[in-house]
Amino acid sequence: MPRQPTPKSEATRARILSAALDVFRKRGFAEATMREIAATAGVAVGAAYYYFDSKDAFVMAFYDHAQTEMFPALDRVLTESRTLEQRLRGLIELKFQTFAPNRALMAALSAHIDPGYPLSPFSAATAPIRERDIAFFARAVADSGVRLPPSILPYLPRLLWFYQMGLMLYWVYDRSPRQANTHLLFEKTMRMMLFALKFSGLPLLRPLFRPAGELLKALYGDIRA
Amino acid sequence: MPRQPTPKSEATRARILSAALDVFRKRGFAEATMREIAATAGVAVGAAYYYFDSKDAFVMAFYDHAQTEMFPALDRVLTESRTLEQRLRGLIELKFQTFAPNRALMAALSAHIDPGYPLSPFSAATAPIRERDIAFFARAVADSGVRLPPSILPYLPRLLWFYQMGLMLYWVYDRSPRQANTHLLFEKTMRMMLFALKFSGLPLLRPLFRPAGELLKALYGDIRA
DNA sequence: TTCTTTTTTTGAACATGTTCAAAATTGAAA
DNA sequence: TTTCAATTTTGAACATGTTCAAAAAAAGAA
Repeated sequence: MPRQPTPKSEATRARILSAALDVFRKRGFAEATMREIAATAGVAVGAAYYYFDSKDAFVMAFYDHAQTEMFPALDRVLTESRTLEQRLRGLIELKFQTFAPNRALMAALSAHIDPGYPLSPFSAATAPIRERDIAFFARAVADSGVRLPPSILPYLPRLLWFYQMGLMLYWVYDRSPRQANTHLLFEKTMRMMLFALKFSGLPLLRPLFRPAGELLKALYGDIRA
Repeated sequence: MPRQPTPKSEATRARILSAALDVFRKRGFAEATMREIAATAGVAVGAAYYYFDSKDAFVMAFYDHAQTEMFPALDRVLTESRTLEQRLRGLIELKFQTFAPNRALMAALSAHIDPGYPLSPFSAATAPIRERDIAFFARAVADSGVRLPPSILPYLPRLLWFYQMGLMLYWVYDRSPRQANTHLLFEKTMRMMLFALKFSGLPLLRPLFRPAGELLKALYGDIRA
């Protein structure tokens, strides 16, 4: 890998990544071979490995790139809406739209849940990407007027990120026409979540929120609001 | 594969499977090679493939075997307890105990969420195993006195199975000492779930259970109680 | 320009999951 | 017992992700 990327090497890298995505779209991730990718890019196999650590790394590079591209649009969603519902709908629908052309590719990423695997969305290696993403949900919560017990509120951004990951996971493998099932899942669970949030302050529901707060504290540590 | 398994071929198959599990435990699933497995079983690589379709198939065979072994104990749990809480605790804790010695191996199974992948817990190919498993949760629900809106009750066994799958997934990758985090997750979420079940009939909570019922009906079809 | 160091590129070699044609073995029929 | 088909076993060959020593190209220093 270059220490100080020159425009030339940057271009080669881009060409190889682009070739990889082409081949992935043409053959599917599993069926695509590194040899074909290299040939498409007009380069030797070794060159592909000079710029990318592994075949999986292409997917990560794609994800990283897509996330950066999405930044302005995500930002717009957040500034142009106020309620948590509007913001969540905006964020999540935007992601679906953005990834839609490469939906099948995302499956290659989702395939690794193991936090020990570097490319897993839960690994230490992907922490920067993850935290950057969670920050958007933190902004979605801020000033939105959500009321929640203080034992849970600080964890809400992370929980929402997790919720969205679950949706994406379902979406990636959703074979219903136009992924209608995913949208149904989104719609109904969103409704349920918003209802639950509305009544979260009710003393009656304390037996529900107390263990939740204890659990979050134990798993994620003590986060202040 | 033999049409009518003779005792001899059955023994060879068992020897190879046992060798595979040995090597998996010694090296971990990913690091274990088919060549070493075959060598350990005192057989050529081809023989391993004569009895097992793939390296992954060993894990499935192990799971299948373990599930069968567990049968009587699971049955005992169900007959010897009555409340849903006791039964769920019994079932799930028994599973953890049974799989504990091969916890790392289970990761190889959990790695495939793709329902299109034959060995996925959600694939068509594993439907028999899955349904057999869900049947236990159906028994856990029956006569337990759980009250739930009729739009949801029929789906409860499936939902509980899903809950347990989630727990297992977390458990498989849980690096906390003695998997303490998993047990905490189990404890707290169980408490929350039981509380939610208790008040599920309250008219106040209809906005929570109505969309849930609609969603389940759309995703899983109309199931009668 | 010429020499030296760094970056980039190459492609053969390697490891490993999987396949398959051929050989060996088994079991039953004659 | 001999013969023949089915079952089982073998191990070389194959495909593909990955590595790496060597070659080529580029960048700097003289």
